[in-house]
Amino acid sequence: MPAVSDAEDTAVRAKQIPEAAVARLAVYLRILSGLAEQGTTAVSSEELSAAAGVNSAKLRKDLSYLGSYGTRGVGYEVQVLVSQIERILGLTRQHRVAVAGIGNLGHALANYGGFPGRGFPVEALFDLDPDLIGVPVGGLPVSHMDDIPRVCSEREISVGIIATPPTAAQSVCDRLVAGGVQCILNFAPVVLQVPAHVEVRKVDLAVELQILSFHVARRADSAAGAGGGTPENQGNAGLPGTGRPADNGSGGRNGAGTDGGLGMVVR
Amino acid sequence: MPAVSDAEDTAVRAKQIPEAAVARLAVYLRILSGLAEQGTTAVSSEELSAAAGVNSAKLRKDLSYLGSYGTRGVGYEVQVLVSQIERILGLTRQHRVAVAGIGNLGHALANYGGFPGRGFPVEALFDLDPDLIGVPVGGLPVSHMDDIPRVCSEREISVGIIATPPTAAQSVCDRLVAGGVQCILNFAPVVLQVPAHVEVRKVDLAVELQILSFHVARRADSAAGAGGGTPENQGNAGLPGTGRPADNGSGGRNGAGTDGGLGMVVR
DNA sequence: AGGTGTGAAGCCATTCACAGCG
DNA sequence: CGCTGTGAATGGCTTCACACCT
Repeated sequence: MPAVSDAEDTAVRAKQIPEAAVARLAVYLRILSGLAEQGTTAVSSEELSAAAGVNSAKLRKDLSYLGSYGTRGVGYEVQVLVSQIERILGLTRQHRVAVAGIGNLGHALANYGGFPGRGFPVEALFDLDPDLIGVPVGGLPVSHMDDIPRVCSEREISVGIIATPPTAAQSVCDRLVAGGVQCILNFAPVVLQVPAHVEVRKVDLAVELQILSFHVARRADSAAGAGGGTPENQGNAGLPGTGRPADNGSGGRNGAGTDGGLGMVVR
Repeated sequence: MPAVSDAEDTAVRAKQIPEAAVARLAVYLRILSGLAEQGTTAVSSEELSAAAGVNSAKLRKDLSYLGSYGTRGVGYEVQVLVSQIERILGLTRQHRVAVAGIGNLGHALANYGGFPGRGFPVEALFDLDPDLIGVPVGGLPVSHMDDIPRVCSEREISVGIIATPPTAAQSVCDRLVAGGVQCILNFAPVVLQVPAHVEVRKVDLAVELQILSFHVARRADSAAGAGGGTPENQGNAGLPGTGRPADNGSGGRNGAGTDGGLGMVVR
């Protein structure tokens, strides 16, 4: 492997990591952090993949995007993997977060008072409701939506979370972008329009439920079509660690609102 | 197209619809419902795809999984598409929902008091906290986690939502399964083990944020690597409808907890 | 031996481009 | 003539299987 600068190296590699692999790396990171906490210093691809609910080949491929940090015949050092994944995911920098829409969900997010162990501190809250402005939620006073651009820019917010009703979402999004926010996590059931340099991810609860509904319906229908009852593997309910690990499909989505809605609309 | 029974037809088709397309169909459904409400009776693939943030070829392909319900040279009837998508997604049946873990997020979900316009009524709430048992949240009294199997079975719950801390998630999951729940939406940052007949989807906020972080880091790194500033399309912040529609990557995930955590762990 | 790292093969999803039909 | 519906081409992710290293 040729010698390249570390920053350059990260940049080049990062470009080639499949989106799907990035999502899994985040999962591995959580598991590895847990292992590190309980004092484990080494893992094999087999162990780690089992914990993450993927097969070991996929895990090894995913880790190979980081570089070659394993020892053949042995496995991986937990600490090394943690550092490397953090590096690739950009978790060495701070990402200051703003939450817009302090309704049910917004409250839940804000009460967090600073996100994970490290990396995503909540630094601003926004709402329209006059009764809420200035009131501290999770230790942070709520500002008015009109001040989004100024406050975000002042506090160097880089991540915006939209938890407003769908009707307000685009306007809030525009103000976040004006405030210099680089990425947005959108809980409102709306397709946001953003300039090319802004990254958006959507979480849509309604869609998640409907996908589940689809799978139930499919099973029921095919059972009916085949003419039989449901000859399904029924066993082992209540026995942890016995079933198959649940892999989740693609596309994540969800809806939320300041005024008590999670923004779900079906018909 | 040959004549087959409607149930059989649904079953056969449903088997072949790609998971990714199912997620998008749910999005189209929301948009179509909005159009129907405001009195629109017809749409072209171009219009609908623009609203959904996908290209028209993909939209047509997706709709083709339902059957041929468009009129060439004209477009689609809104009502027809709504009915067909609802049929495929299994939204003609009721899916009774239970929420386990009445913390910040659980509260938000429960306060909903019955999910969308129709289809996913919340019929049971569970928690461990003795102070919470029997207290109505969103009009529904909280039951004890120990009663999950009995209550779920009595009330014919088919969808379970797990909003507990990660440590409790698997045990809650097992009880939900024992109570006959067919699908689970998991907000806890844990890989659940379930029998084959149970469908799980995971929503993980920590992972979503980390994916966003990755993209920011990638941009920053490649800018640094290229030696230049950021020659990015900066324009049009604050101008609705001007930017590109945001498409979201794969894999959805998130974490939540009874006791105020959304279960995020980084390091 | 034993487990990692990875080309190659296979599979699924998206995109293209145009035939077909109203 | 215009827009739908769809085979065929493309591209990306996953799986396989084994060479390679410790």
